[in-house]
Order: sequence, then C-alpha cells, then structure tokens
Amino acid sequence: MLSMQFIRENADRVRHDMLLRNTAAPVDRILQLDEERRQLLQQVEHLRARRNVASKAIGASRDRAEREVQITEMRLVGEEIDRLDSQLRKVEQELQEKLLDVPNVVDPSVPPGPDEHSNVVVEQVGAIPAFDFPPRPHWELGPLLDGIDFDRGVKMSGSRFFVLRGGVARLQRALIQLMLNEHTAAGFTEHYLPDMLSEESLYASGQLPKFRDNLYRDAEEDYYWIPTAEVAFVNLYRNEIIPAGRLPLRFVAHTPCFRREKMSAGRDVRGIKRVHQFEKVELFVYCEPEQSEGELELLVRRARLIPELLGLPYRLVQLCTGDLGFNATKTFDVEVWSPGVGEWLEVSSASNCLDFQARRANIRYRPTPEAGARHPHMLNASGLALVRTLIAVLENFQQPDGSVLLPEVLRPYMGTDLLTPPA
RNA sequence: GGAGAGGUGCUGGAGUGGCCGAACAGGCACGCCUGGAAAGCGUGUAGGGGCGCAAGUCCCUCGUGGGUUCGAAUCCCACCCUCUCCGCCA
Repeated sequence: MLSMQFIRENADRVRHDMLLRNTAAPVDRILQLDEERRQLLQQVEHLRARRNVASKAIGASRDRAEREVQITEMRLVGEEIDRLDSQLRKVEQELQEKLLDVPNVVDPSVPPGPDEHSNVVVEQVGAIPAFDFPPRPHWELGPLLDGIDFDRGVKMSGSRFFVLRGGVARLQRALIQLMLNEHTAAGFTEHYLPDMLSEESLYASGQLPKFRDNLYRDAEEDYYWIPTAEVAFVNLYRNEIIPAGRLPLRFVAHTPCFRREKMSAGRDVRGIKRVHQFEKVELFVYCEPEQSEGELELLVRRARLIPELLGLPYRLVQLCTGDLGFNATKTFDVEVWSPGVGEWLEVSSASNCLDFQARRANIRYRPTPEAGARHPHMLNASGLALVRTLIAVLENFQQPDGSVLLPEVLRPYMGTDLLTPPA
C-alpha cells in the first residue's frame, strides 16, 4: 500500500503510473476522503481534549452542584463525539478500502506497454538445442518414462493434478535440493514455513482483497493455502520493528504453492505447465531502501544461476509497465526454453516491491539503535518454480528413445546419469 | 475438544474507576565520580496520528473489537493467543 502522505504529495505521479499499468485508481476520491478524514479528526480530537480536561476537573472537584453541571455538559459533548466519530470511521473505512486497492508505483526505468507483448527480452543465454528427431513434449515423455501419471492425478483430485513417480519424482527432489544448496551457500537462510496462513496474513501481503479468486481456503477455519512462499515471508515480520544492524535479511524456502487458476480454465490444460499444486523454491529479501536496487540484481543473478548450472537455454525478460504485478515496482522474469511444448516457460519472477508490502504488513526497522523506525524494502524471486524446471530438464535433455541424459550437476543427487523408459 | 490460570512498556512485575502512558526493579544510553573500571549518584529510555516552518501541542494505544461511565489498564460482553492438567495424535 502507498502511504497517504505519498499520494497527497505525488498525486500526479500516482495517476500517471496507474495509466502505465493499464488500471484505474480512484485517486481523486482518495484525496477527498483524506481531506474529510483530517477535518473530522480535528473536530473529534478537539472535543476529546475538552472532555479530558473537564473529566479531570470533575474528579478533583468537591462541589457537588458544580460537578452535576459539568457532567451534564460532558454528556452532551460525549454524544457529539460519538456522532462525529462514527462519521470519521465511515470515512476511514472507505479510505482504507480504496488505499488497499491501489497498486504500487512504477519504477521509471520500466519499459512502457499495455501487456506482456511489450515485455523486453534483456538477454538470451544458451543455444536452443537442435534435435535430429522431433522432441517430445513432457506429456508424452513423462508417461513414456513412467514418471508422470496424469490419469491417476486427475482420478484422485481432478483436472490439473498429476503424480510424479520413480526417477522423475526423484528428479524433482534433486532439483529442490540443488537449488536450496546453492542459495544457502550464497548466504540465504533456509526456512520451513506454514503452508496455510490466516486471512489477515493474505491481506498484509496484498493477495487479498483483490485476488480472492486465485486462493484456496479452508471451509471452516481461517486458513488460506499459500499461492507462494512470498506470502509467508512477508508475514514473517508482520507488526514488528526489526532492530538495527540486521538488514539485509536474505531468506530461502521450499514450499508447495496452491493456485485456483480459475481464470484460465481451458487454457494450458495439456501437461503440467499450469497446475493447482506445485513446488517452488522462493528467495526473499528484507533490506534498507538504499539497497533494494542492488538486491534485485542479486536476486536475478540467483535465479538465472539455476538454468545456467543445469545447462538450460533461458532468457531474461523485463516486464513492461502493463504486465507488472500489483505489489511490484520492477520485475524481471527468467524463462527457460521448452523444446517439446515449443515455448518459453516462466520459472522465476524477481520483483522489487519497495516498501509497499512493508507498509501494508506494518513492518519497520531501525537504521541505528537510536533512530526512528522506517519501512524496509522487500523483494522476492522464485529460485525456481519446480514443475516447469522439471519439464525443461526432461524435454531439453531427451534422447531419441525417450531416455533423459541428466545434467552433470544433478548426477550426485540422482545416483545415475540417465533416466530410461521401463523395459 | 474439556477444565483451570493468564495476556501491562526492552524485560520482570505493580496497579480493581479520576492523582496511571502507567509505581518499583532490571536492562540499555548519557553524565558525574575514578588513573581506569566496578560500585554509587543523577538524567533519559514505546508506537501511531492531527495541527504547526519550528519549538511544541493535542488525540489514540495496557492482547483485539465492542459496551457501561462525565471519566476505563481497572467494570461488562465477544473473540484471539499463551500456560497447566485431561483427551487425541505424527
């Protein structure tokens, strides 16, 4: 969430950025509500101050008649306070709702554009492999290896669920292990996190109220299944003041992610590119505002390291203004090549969210032990999303007979260098 | 899930209607003392918000949200959380 003060002082910038994002925000209404709020607040506080003084006098007074007069008077003042206060609350509630609906501002360096077609490919690394046979998509390769079982996944849970088996299941575990090892070696602290969070937590991280349709929730209790570990990491320090000297905090966790994907019913149904449950290794940073630009670069380096280690062709894409997520001011995607599907798969999204989430989640830090608290900047990146990375490994390193020649780095984790179809 | 106890500042812990944004102790910071230190003494030590150029000033916050009252940390209601015992369980 943006601060009211920021909107007040930068109304034109906010309006402009909303246009860039291709969304609308009720900036004028917000400014109006803010004005009303402050007026009402002044009136209420003035009356409260008056009552506080009078109440003290009543407590100290010996004179019975005098007290009665004042009590009667204050009773009226109290009623007036109640009246104004309920108006104030109404205004504050609407203001809060509107404020929660406004996305983050856009970093000036972000290329303009209405949608993903204007995203900019910053760099492409690794040659797209040339096959002397038609490469199979993973929905053929997986069953051929007896490693992906679509039918039974669907039987158990429904569309967009799947089962991994044998060497392919192990491959996923190996990838997770590799990623965690690489990132922890670089100083990111490993976490095990709850996969279910309270509604309040989902608000704090910006998933709610806007993206309710994408979330799974428990029917009886106040639990939402996380759509990404980012949500948990944002809430890790909710309502806290981080003491001086701790930042930057660099975290990593492997968690499942649960997504409704309601909007895309009928799209991308083939294979396991878009599913309701997948594993992801997530990177997360809390840092001082002055550091966040550098930290974003670090996160991008961490994310692209993985396809580099695996020898997967990938490209780095900068999202244009219209494709930015709600929380992000600047985002880079890492996409790996999928020769079977014949397209680039997004496996990471690295975003700087500035203090947008910190404000929403009421997280602050002290620059020095004596200094006042400020909001830290928060950044996140996948490092990487699992099924898609798995798909890419299978498809890129497939052999004519359907076996998969595993990348060097994975062999210690796999205990073999080849996945082969059963005899 | 059942029974009981409890949630106060950086920490411990007082406080059952006005003198309490909060005693006292500890911690921490600064100052005095000292050759230096310890001890001792003194001072300071929450967050948010409104108005103001500022100094400052006012409002709110004692788990959260309501209520009673001229006035609530203190009384009432609901909820959340923690602890102990029982039940259940990986």
